[in-house]
Amino acid sequence: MYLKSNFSGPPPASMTAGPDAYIQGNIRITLEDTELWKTFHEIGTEMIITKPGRRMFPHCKVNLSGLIPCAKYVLLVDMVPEDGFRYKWNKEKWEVAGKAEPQPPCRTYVHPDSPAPGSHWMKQSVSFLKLKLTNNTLDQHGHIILHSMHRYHPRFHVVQADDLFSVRWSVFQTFTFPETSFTAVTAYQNTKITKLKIDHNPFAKGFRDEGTNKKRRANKNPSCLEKRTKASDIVNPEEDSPPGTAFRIFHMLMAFLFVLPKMKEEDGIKEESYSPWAAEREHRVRTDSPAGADTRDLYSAEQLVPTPASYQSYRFHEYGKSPSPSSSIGSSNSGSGRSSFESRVPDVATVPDHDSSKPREVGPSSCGPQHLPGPQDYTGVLNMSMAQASKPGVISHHIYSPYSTEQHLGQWSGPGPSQYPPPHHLTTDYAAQAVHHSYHHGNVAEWSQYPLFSYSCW
DNA sequence: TCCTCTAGCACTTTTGAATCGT
DNA sequence: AACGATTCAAAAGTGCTAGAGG
Repeated sequence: MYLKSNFSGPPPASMTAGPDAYIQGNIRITLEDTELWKTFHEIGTEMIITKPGRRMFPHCKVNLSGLIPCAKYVLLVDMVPEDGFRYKWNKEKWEVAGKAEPQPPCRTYVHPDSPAPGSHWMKQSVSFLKLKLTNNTLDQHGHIILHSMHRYHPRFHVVQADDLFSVRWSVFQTFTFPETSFTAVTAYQNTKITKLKIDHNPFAKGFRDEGTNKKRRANKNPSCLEKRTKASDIVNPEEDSPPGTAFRIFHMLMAFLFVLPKMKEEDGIKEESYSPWAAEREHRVRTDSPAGADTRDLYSAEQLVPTPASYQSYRFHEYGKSPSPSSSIGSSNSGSGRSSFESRVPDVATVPDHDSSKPREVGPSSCGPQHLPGPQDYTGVLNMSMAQASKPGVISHHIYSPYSTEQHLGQWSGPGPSQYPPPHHLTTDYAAQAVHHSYHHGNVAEWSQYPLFSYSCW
């Protein structure tokens, strides 16, 4: 897993020391079903996207720890482009087919339980089963919109906030798991992926060889299979979350609360690396991608402190070489069999002053008779222009940087492909690592420029 | 012609209301 | 009347397939 924390804005006073230090620095997130994810990743995970929305499989499920039991948190997930390319399946492998299409409206899925006390999130694994993916740019259900034949990876955000409305001013930490990257498709391309999906997804039992689906089996025409396999070895499910009205409400509120910044469009896609997996591989080796046994270190947790000077240079390249404590943490977690990431407190000291006016309640003080969150009304997907960091530079986006330059939302900036290891060469070490980012929303002014959540149609 | 996408199909799992027994 | 267990139908989630469209 990859751990990283960024503070786009000035850190809350509480963060610099005292209780918050403890709070901020111990959040740990672990991916469940790591082995299954790895299995898919090694082949090249594909996720089906449909107009009505499709769930993911495997679906994202994580374990959290290090949260303040009585403090409330909001869990979010969004999809980040892996690079600036469009791919095509050719001769049993993925190849770059050109530049990526302009990124669709960026949306973020809010876990239905949000906001909920840390104790709630930690008592059991958190599943994002209902998260759905769609290729319908006009989707009104709040599903996460993706482009087919493009690569993405989910990003998890842990925000300490009493409610969704205060998310904007709260510290949020971001985690990513390299092995969860996938290619969005409308039909499975790799037959191996199809088989894996059928073998592991309960809903696809009917297609298993030993299954009872005699009819379909009987109808299977070898020639047809051949054909499909050749042109597109389709088969893979993905999913989405059920749209509720909650997320819409949240979206609307966000829309009113935040000014959607005019994202700058940069149409510069790195052309240097034009090759899906292969290209990435190269990049990774060159930058931070785990190309070898030490991939773990490369993905080790890191927290970026957004400072005018620091953000410019980005630190992604340091993942692989700087002996940051975070990396060591990541390594320590690697052996667990699950991908996990432990956040660390960023160099708060270097962060510019934050807006102290934003009241942050954390720690014992916030512990009162708290009731478990009932079914949350905020559930759903949010359009999010994640300004990961309020400040572009600060954002450690390099980690995710897919289309960064091209995205209108511009939230993802930074190195692209190099961030993640090629699916085919996933190593156990690297797989166990999570990338973590920690950000803090700066003052309102700053955030109005780089809103965490951007409103867009649903 | 190739590639991508879509709709409909059969199948499975999940969900929730209805029913029954204690 | 309240509660829990069971049943059953509808809804939702799967990959497969043929065909449409660029």
